[in-house]
Amino acid sequence: MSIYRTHTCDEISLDDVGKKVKISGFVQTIRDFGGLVFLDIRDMYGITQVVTSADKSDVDFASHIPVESTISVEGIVRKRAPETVNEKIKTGLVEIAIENIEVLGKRTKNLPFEINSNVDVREDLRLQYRFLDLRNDKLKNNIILRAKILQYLRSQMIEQGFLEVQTPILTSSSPEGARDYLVPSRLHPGKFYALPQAPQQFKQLLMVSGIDKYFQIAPCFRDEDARADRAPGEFYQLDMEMSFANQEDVFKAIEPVIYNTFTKFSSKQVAQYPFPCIPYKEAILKYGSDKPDLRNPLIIIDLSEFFNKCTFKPFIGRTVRAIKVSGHMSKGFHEKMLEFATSIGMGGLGYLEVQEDLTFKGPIDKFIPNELKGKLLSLADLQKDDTIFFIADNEKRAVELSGQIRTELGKRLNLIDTSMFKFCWIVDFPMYELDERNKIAFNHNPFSMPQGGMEALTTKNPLDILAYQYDIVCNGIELSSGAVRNHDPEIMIKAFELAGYSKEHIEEKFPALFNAFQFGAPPHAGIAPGVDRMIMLLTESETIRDVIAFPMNSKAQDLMMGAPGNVSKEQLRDVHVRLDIK
RNA sequence: GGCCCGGUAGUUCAGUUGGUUAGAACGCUAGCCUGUCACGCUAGAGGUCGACGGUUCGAGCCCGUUCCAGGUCGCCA
Repeated sequence: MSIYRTHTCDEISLDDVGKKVKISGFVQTIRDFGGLVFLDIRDMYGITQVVTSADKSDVDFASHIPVESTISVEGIVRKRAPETVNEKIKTGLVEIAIENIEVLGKRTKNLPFEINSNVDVREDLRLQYRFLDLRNDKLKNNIILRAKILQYLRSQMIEQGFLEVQTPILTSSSPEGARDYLVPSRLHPGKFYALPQAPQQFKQLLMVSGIDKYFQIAPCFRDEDARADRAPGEFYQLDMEMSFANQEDVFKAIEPVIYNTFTKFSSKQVAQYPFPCIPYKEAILKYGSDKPDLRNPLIIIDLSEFFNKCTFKPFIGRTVRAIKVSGHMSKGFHEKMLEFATSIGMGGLGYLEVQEDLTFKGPIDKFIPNELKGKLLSLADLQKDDTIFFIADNEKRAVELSGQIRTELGKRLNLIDTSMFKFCWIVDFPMYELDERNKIAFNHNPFSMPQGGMEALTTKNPLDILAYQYDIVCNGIELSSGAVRNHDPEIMIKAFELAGYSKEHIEEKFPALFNAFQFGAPPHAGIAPGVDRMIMLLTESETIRDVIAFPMNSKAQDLMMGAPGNVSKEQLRDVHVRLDIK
């Protein structure tokens, strides 16, 4: 096969007994018996055991090779005696009797941590020695799976007639959204390129160009802080856009891709297909979130009106949300929940337990007038032995807090079915919201098409206008946002006007797009599911770093390469940059 | 930037109310061992207890400051 090997470490079998073979790989373990030495040789594909002769010099040499060095071994394949078979490895029926052994790459430095051990090593150390961590099966398998998923996503898109187009990495700064990564220009002093936060404008321009169906596994760059499920700096999206298409067309195109991928690469079940659509408003009420984990069966209900008629002062005039749980919990459970509630800034966590005779027991029972108790039972659909928790605050906070309490209850009561992927579309996002100064602002993406078009913009209360804007959510993780884009310059001007921006503002900030739309643009829509997050879900990884070959740490540093790093004075001078650091 | 958790041997961790020379496992080094496969056995090396300051007769432990790392909120159209 090559001068280094005739077989890889997973290939040798009983068929090869008696043959002379050569393998190369890493020395995983050395078992020295004095009279002979066993070595496990590992490559990307598997493990093969090799054995020395009883010759003292062979034994001495083999037993002193530093583990994790790379070596090549030439020898004769031998069948193992039945009592010495290793069932844990594919090649466990055979071994190689060493005739020649050569160290190809000696490990001369001490290992910073043990390879292939089950101990969880500090992550910053693993990141610094990522090339060693990648020798571990778990991480290596994630990267292999990632490659397969990327290939599968790509082939499915191509099969549907999407054209893969690469868009620039060095582009202009976009004024909306996240912070940009900037690249100073050498030829144009004082000017900067920006790395794209997403190929958003380019893909829309491709639609204007008549590229009917575009896709790209696109690198995106955002200078924002990391999360467990959000890599800092850079990440990848399965970016797609289609012309002469509406919301349903996008769903029809991308849903099978997601469904097939999650079915093919996981043993978990996808709960429902096609995915259910939940209007934004409903999601906010029932789940306290626009990215609900539908594996959690708990539902939030609104009891604001009811509590206005009761005498519990902290609830009167407030938005009151409630979550019903079946069963009564221990005192310790309620204490832990109260502790959690306090930690997220709640004053308390009221609850009621429904007794055998359908009366209530709990801290706020005495504030509910007797004649209203039956009404509460029916409003919340309470049965005996149920417990109902209450969350009260202003509307916005009540939504957030009830969502967090719902999640916490689901976790603590073990209600989440981890054998499932539960997807949903969140649709009908509001076009506008009030910002912190109580002014009308875009809720999401200013380029989304308002539902009802120009008529809605001119006749409706802006806060009541919905957008053709949708998210796809899986198990409480937002995979993607997408939208039907606003391709009509007139409607765009009006939409920006409502948010307090002039036509000149659009022309100045988005010159290419606005200009292009005046040359006949097809209606178009798209979406861009996060590839890293998909792989994270499929590999059941705790952090997004576990599905990226060379990730940065949470502070956006590459500890292995030392990025970001210093550059020379000459380099700075070339790009006309002078440092001014306090 | 706020909050939470953590930092003790190469690694993962334990360390009592503040009290002699800071421990374990794995790894490492040396030796013994011909059938192991996480081999076994014996011996050994290995520590600025993140850093600085304070309280104390005495600090790994208490207090303050700070650095590092992870999570989370802000942020991510």
